[in-house]
Amino acid sequence: MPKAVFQDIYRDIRENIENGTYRYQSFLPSENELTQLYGCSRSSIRRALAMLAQDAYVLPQQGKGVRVIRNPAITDPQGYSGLETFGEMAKRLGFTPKTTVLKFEKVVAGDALAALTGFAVGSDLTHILRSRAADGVTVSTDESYYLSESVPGLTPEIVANSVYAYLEGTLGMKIATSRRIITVEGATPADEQIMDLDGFNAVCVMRSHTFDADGIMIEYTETRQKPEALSSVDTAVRPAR
Amino acid sequence: MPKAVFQDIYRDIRENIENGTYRYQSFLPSENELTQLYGCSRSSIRRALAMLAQDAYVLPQQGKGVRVIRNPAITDPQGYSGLETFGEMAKRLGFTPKTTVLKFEKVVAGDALAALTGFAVGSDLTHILRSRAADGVTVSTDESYYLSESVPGLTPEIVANSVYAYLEGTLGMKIATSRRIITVEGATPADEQIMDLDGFNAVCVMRSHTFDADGIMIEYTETRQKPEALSSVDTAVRPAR
DNA sequence: GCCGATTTGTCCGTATGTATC
DNA sequence: CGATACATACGGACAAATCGG
Repeated sequence: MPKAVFQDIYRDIRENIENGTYRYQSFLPSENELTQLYGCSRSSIRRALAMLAQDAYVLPQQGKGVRVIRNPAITDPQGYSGLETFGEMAKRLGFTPKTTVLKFEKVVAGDALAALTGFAVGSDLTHILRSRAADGVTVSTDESYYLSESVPGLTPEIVANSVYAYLEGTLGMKIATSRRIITVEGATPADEQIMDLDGFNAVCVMRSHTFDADGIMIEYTETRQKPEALSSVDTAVRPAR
Repeated sequence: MPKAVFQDIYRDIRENIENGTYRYQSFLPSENELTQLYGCSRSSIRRALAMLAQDAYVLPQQGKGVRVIRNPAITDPQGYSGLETFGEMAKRLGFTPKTTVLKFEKVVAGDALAALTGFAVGSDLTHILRSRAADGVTVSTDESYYLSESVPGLTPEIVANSVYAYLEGTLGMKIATSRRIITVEGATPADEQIMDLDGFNAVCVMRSHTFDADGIMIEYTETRQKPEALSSVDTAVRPAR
């Protein structure tokens, strides 16, 4: 394993911003000073700073310095963040999760399903529909299609816990990246039947394509959430004009 | 201006992925081959590849190569993308935009407003409420607070067009980065009164903090959108366990 | 199982350009 | 103008993973 110096530096500086050691609107030590501080090359420092800028913790200003633009006083909402499972989120937010498996079947991708999911026509897929409850209130549904050959031995019992835990733990698979599209749509009759929408007639829909470390797409999932159950944090950089 | 070789390479490879020259699931030429192809150093190639990986176009695999994981057959939805103004989006999607200014006033940030917006207590702010209509249908509202000293000469007439165009054009300001939080919430009476919600009782809320190139926070905006008017694309990378 | 070639991952040192003060 | 700071680029070195002989 390489040292991954830049990641340690990234975490260290980020913590110092979050705990106020590097104050909001102040400047970080210069790259040369950080080089001496951490005893590494300027490249590693720059890599860590680039990550911090990507996450909107800092704003590098040519000729001036690197300014801290993250205000710890503004707290993030508590919803989904990053690539997290329902169980992990439940643990983080401290509620009791419950998953109900409503459907578990093998299907073969036809034209329509292939167009929807992005899997090749003829792929053997495992189709799973689950509902998620937090403290007894059903707040979301997950409709997933897994590439069957990538999830051997999957059972409804496993699905009721966590598919990711099974894939990463038992199968030793590595999840790499997921591309997600979030929209808000009208609630369907199925939504209203399965979820406790409390009268809401719209839901938040997140469609995601997930790839493993081999670059194989192993999952397409459509998550439908009750309003106020999801939040998404996002930083945008305006391109030069 | 520096050459920005890596950006040209990034765009070139990205286009070749989108137009199918580099096919989904295939491998890019190796970094050494790309170095020869573009006549530059490996560092520049790697920087372009890192950006493509960040955007989930490719997945680098140590010891194997860089796999293309973006499928051009899966098209993105057409909503907000990146940091874009309402007018820019209207132009891109081909509808006729109309902005109505409902409020335009100067305020001083008290404790509550400071906590909400992230501006310092006592800041002189310009408070603006606007509604946005697409082809005659009011689809969203924007409630913004600008740091007054950063937007000198702002008038309701300018606000009715585009504040960004004024800032970037007339004032020569550079918008740098914006941090946005998206949630779905119940519609308020004001939402129902101002927007044409077509019976929907939930709205998509995007709260954003925007910084200029000097690292000064110049704007806090709460955008409330009718369902189906917004989409957000997002890539997540699962951290190593 | 081992070894070597290939490929990506990490790190370093240096040089030059550009913006700020 | 010079000093400082960030931006870009290059070249070299070694580590780690993969694959084929």
